[in-house]
Amino acid sequence: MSEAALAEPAGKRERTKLANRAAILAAARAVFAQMGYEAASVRDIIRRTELASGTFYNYFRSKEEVFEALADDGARRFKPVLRAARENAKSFTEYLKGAFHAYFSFIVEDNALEGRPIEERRPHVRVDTPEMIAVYQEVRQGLDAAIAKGMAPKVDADYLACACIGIAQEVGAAMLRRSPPDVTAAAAFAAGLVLKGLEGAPRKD
Amino acid sequence: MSEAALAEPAGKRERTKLANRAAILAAARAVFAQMGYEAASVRDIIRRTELASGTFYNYFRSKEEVFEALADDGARRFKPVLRAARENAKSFTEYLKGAFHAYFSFIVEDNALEGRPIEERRPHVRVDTPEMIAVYQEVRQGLDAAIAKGMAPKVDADYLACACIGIAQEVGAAMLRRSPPDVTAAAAFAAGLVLKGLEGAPRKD
DNA sequence: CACAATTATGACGTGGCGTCAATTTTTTAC
DNA sequence: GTAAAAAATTGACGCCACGTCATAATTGTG
Repeated sequence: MSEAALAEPAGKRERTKLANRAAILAAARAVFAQMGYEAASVRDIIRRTELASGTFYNYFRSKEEVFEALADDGARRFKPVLRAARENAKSFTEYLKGAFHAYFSFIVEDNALEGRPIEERRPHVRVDTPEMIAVYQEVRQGLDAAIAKGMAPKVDADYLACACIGIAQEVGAAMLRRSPPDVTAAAAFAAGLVLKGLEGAPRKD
Repeated sequence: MSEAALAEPAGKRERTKLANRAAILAAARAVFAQMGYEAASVRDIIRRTELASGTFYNYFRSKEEVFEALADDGARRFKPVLRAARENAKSFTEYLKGAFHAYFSFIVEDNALEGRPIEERRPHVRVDTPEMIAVYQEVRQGLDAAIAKGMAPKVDADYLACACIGIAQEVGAAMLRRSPPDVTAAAAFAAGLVLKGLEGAPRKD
């Protein structure tokens, strides 16, 4: 026949597997946004799909694992952006600014997807979500490289990476509370603070 | 009778009420530490006390509410410490160091219970309890005052307060992962970073 | 002491959890 | 193309936590 051989590369088995997984993830995203992560149940998620309850457990072991898969998804999209920011940067300063800018842009988009004004949404990202681990590893690597090249002082790289994550999280959340969120200003603040401390942070007049 | 009139100020009713509430909170603290926030159930908590399951609901509506009460409690104890650090400090530098040191000491004590890693002791979704907001305001006031007196540059005080909180949270968590946790070193790092950025952070040799 | 008010108790109905034997769907072998 | 094998789906099942509520116990009051 002619019309049967157009769907993607693989066999049917693999295709429906991917489709089911995607359906569950999409349903979970909607459910988490609508009723909140805590209140959501595996049943709430699976009910939003065509699948039976038992099928859920062929794909994920728990609600937590779905959340992590969603976060992984975010990290997978975000990490190359961060990596590019590092590779394109001509200095450590430029890298930091680019990294913060990338992160702030990312959370603005991530929060824009789900409808409803930004201010009404609860802050949601977990501390050790893969997104954050990606930030940690990138900043850590960038810093290690900068130190090796003598472009940055020999500080505690672990603490510094953690500090950057904390700044990104909290300043990012604060930025989202303002309307419209100014990504560039927030990035300038964060990078300036890290690079030169209070003296390096932009003045406010 | 003689021996009856020694227990605290109030009537029996109020006393057992406070005792029960305290017992639930203590049990919850232990349970969260031991098995992690997500895995813990209301039954796990109440089973650690002498009380019946229904009694739990005379005091809290849910596991989430217990967590918020614990967080509120922590913030209520911490806020005066922070205030004292501000009033005793002779310079902005000293204030920052004192504040970070106070916070790091606080969380070391607060996490003295053995059990699951710190990240698992809290909910995935961030909670902004009124008392947490109060801590933000205290930090914010300290920064505003410093800026008004010309002891700190005129930066975005909201962002700066958020950044300090983020640094405190993440560097604090990193500190707890090390053994033994070095409060003074962590405080020196955090304060140095905020005051002078990378150049101000302690060198690591 | 009697009575009212308050709090504690634990059994109960509801519903989610994760499992698993049975069934359906897809692949493989002939 | 068909039959057997492999894989995935299904939904009912037993279990347990949830939050409630009638009842019992305790405490305050006159």
